[in-house]
Amino acid sequence: MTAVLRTADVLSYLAEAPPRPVGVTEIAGALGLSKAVVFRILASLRDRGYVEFDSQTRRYLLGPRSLALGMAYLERADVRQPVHDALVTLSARSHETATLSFRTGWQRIYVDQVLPADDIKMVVPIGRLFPLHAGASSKAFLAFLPAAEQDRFFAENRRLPALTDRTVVSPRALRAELEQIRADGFAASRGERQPGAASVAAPVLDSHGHPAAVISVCGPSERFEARRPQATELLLAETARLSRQAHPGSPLPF
Amino acid sequence: MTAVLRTADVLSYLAEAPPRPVGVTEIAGALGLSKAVVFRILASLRDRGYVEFDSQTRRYLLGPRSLALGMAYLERADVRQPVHDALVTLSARSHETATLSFRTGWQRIYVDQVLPADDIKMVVPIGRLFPLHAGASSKAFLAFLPAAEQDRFFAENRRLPALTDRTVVSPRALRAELEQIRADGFAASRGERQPGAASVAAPVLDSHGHPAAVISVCGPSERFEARRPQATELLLAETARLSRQAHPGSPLPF
DNA sequence: AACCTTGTTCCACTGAGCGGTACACTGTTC
DNA sequence: GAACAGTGTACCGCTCAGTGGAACAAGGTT
Repeated sequence: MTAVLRTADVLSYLAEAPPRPVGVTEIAGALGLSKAVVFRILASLRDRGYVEFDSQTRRYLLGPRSLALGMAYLERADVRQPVHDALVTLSARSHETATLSFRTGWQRIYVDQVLPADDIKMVVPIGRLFPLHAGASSKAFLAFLPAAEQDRFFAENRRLPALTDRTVVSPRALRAELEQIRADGFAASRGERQPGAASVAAPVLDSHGHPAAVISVCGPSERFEARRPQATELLLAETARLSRQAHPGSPLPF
Repeated sequence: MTAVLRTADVLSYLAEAPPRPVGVTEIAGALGLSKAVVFRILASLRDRGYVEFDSQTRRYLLGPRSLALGMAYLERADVRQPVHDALVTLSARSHETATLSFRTGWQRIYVDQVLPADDIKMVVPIGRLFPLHAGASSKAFLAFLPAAEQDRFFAENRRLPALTDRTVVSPRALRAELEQIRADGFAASRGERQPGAASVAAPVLDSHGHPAAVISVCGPSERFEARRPQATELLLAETARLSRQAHPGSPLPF
């Protein structure tokens, strides 16, 4: 249904565009739709509270109903609860931050994190979308995708934007790295997504062997490097345990 | 646009229905749509990651993209930042929880809160929707709505569901109370929305004098009663200050 | 004051989406 | 274990909702 797809795209644009109000023309241009269509979609979404209207600037913003949607997602019984204990364990034993990510399309989203007691800690943005090529968690998803889907990723993302000066932007180099990650069973990175941050990440595999989620341990890169070997070991123990619990059919393997 | 409105309603149903997977038939029945329509809407939303599918039970759940939407709303520059300082002040001086709510339709949503240092504290659910008739924050919205809109509320909500055994369920009684609230400039409640909780709430008014947001101070009812007078005074000072900053046109008055 | 560029409205055409129906499937009940 | 009642899914011809191009109003900018 094109109308529904367009609606979803308008919402996504409002969400991903900087937290600044956006106009009809901008959205229409970005999504390749006519102004009239975008206007009508926004009017309807406004009616339902998903979108708000700044009558001053005549621009549109997300509305409070969007927040309700997000929090409802987090309250889904199966989303975080089963893994949260694993994150607590990982963070406690590694003295670093443990995170949980899911994939949507060619992006990834942080869904949960547990912070260490230490004064200096890394905090990741829950609910923010990141591309699938930068950082250990992203690469862990990509590396364990079925070969066909991995090919589709490279076909549809010929250019890999740099988030930092350490982001891998060469498809060739990334492909080589993914092969290594698959062989190792985990991904490592330093400052690819966020300057000064380092991490190890490994997937939780569902009953088909596809990555259902990725867990990472991450921290400030200087001190993390020393802890990396131990963190990796702890991480792999947990992801292996969770993958074994895989429950066929469910979107999540827990 | 009916398709967009229907899409919004399906999402809202998924969000407000308990955090349990729901089926096509249930949604179609609840929203008065044909199964085919709901099916197609869900298929499209699934394609964009707003909805997930549990192939085991053949039921639908919210997807991670919904979370991205919610967090993007919170990152809107103007949503919490300008009021957050006021909440910090209120919580620190009252030693209780200070909250911020917005309205969507005939519901209200917690958007921010600041907790006291005390071991025993009240915590409200950010991003959850509540009806406009139960609790001090809700009544503060209702009481300061323009008369015409208030009438529409009572016309469209002839039955007021009880959230607790102290919820005001009689429209007559509620109307009388709203008049009093309007005269006082603030609303008070005890256990109307949540057993054992008490609060005072007052609106922040925009340049038209309409309630743009509601701030409340709330806590465990036993200890809160003693602190209520002082909390009320502090609250009214802050809401008056914020209302004066009202900025015409913008959806928020800050 | 002329000029863009924005959001908004209009309108006749048309194909996307409608819903009634039929189907495949699963879990339950007798 | 067979009939059943429920589900989600697929089909298809009709029809009106939604389309997009163009015109309009209203600010902003030069």
